[in-house]
Amino acid sequence: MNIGEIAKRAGVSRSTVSYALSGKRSVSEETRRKIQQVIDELGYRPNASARALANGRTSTIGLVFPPAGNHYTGMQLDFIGSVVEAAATYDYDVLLSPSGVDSDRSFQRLLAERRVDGAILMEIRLQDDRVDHLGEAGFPAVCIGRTAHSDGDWWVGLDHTALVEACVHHLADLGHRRIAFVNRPERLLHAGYESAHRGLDGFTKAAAERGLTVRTYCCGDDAPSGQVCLEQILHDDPATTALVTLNEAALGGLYRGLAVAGRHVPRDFSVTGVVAGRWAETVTPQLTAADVPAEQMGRLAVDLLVERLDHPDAAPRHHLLAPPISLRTSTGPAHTGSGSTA
Amino acid sequence: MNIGEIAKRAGVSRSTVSYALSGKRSVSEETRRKIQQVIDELGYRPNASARALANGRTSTIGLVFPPAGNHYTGMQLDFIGSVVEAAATYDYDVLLSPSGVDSDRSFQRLLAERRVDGAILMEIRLQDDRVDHLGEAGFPAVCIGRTAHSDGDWWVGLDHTALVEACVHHLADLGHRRIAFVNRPERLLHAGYESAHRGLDGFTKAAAERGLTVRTYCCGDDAPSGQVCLEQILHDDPATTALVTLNEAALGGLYRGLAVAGRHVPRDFSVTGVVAGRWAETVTPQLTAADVPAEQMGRLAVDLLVERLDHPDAAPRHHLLAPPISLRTSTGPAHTGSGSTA
DNA sequence: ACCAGCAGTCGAACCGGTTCGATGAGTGGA
DNA sequence: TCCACTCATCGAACCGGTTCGACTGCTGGT
Repeated sequence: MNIGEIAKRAGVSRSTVSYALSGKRSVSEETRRKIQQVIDELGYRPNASARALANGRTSTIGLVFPPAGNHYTGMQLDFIGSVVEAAATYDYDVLLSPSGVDSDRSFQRLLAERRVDGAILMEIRLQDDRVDHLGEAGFPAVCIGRTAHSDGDWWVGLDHTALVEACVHHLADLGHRRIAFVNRPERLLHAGYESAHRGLDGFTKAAAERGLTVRTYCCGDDAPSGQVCLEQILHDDPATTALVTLNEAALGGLYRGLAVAGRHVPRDFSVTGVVAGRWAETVTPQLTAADVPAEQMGRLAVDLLVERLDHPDAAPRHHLLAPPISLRTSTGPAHTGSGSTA
Repeated sequence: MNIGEIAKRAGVSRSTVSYALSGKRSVSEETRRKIQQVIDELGYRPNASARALANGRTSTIGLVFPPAGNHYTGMQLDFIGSVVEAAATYDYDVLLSPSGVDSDRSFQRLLAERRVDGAILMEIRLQDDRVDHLGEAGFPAVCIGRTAHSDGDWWVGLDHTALVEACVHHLADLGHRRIAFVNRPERLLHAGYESAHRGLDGFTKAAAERGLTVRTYCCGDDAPSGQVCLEQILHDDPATTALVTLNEAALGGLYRGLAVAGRHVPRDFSVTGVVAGRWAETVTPQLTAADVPAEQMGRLAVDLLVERLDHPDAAPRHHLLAPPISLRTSTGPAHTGSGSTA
């Protein structure tokens, strides 16, 4: 069923059908009814490819998300879900693009072949060639995260530096003096992942301010790595009494490591960090953490992108979020006197 | 940059460029080189909408996934990731469609507007109108899960009945006599979710075979609900010594409930179920479970769909998987004598 | 010497929409 | 009564590809 068929059955021209549907020119009430009746009978819907070809807009946005070879984190899932939902409210579809090892192939498909009107990028690196490319090409994109030079970009980000600082201060206020930082995997840190870098900066800075004894670790994005990492922490400094982490996926393993080492949370050891709220509540005891507002961020990213698509010449905008720490039950006062149990 | 521009600069006609690219007719080596050179210079890539319009194929598949209002489970994330990856290897893009409350709107967009060549459906219900619609329309679709009448369908599914039976037998073999079953939320059970129903069937059947005393529960898809559910279980029958669950998202809460009640896993209480392997390893102690091979299922679903797209008249095919139980550390022999601790 | 056959190329039609300019009928004002 | 203007509609062109049929040179067989 195409528009010509509808036109024929309604006894009008194709253009009249088009105008009846779009409302861009006036159509008599009688004709409109007749057309609508035929359309309802045949269940006609205009072909998306033809429409996209004709008016140059696909009504689709691309979501460039991290490669699957890695482990996904719950946070990423929340982003994807909220982006799709928000896009739907604007009548946009979402096309997924895994930005894997040869990110280029899929990336090129999306952009050069004009499959999407705009793109949302996840997992931003401080120096990110994807962002650079898009910027140079003037392609409408919004980042979830921000690069080192984000002035000209559109983005919605988290103030990881401030969040991790807040975590450190929270622990210092509780009397902890020897704290470990559990970062994302070394591979990602080297690749320049924004959260890993800014989080580390915040940790280092706050630790210096408070005169704490600290160690920093990279840890794989999975539970077993978390357990190994925790063993390493207690091996390097058995007097460690708290840790801050950005590594959501390793959280279960860190807890397991503590349990194996006989450290009770929060009595003997405090744990906090930056984690999506819903996932902070899946561990026992629930994690005191700066809750990543993943849903809100996804929605904001779509809002920005739609605004940018509607106003191609608008000045770059962004949202920097810094949610407060949610106090749950994984942190407590440091033991005074005996710091060592190993 | 369009094909006409390339043709002009290469001094040939548009059709020659097209044939040079597709290889569907012979083109002289010299012409081919000239065209390729111009294309490389200009970075030309054919417009996807135009191509889709011309040859009737969008090279895109739709992934109909559950509404985001609910909580996502890790399993769903793994599905999405593996589907996207597998699709990429066939040069297909993936369009996400939230099948929410008014699933119709987004669903219609995908199918009636011909945005996708085929679809993969997640979260299948025993009676599923989406599947019925697609079947009647002859639209190429593959289900992850199967309906009650799946004979004519293409699907890849999990034998939840057998898996849960295996869990029950495992516990019974360890001497457990009073076992609880923690299902997905009541809302989903009523909606007819396949896994919830078949899992429950398997549980009931195996429990009857082994003459066990059992209770079954529905539980919200989040940690707090899991904790509440566990309290209810111990309240209803303090002598319960084990549970089987399908509810991945509640797992953390169930563990927390046990910890609060002073039941040590696995010494006092055994936990098992059907859960994506990677997530079974995030809890402490790691869950003995039938690992849902989410990645494999996503890949198989794409394989089937591509096959169906390539051979429109092929007979329906499917894969029914029944992975073995992975023994980890959350189950152990039942206490003899004293079953009650409350 | 002539014709069949093939490689290489082109123009035109088509996919299914949107949009511009033109046309004709009807209306109101001078 | 005539003109200007609006409303409703139509035909044609266009978006950027693919594909079919036809045409032109060549080559090779008889």
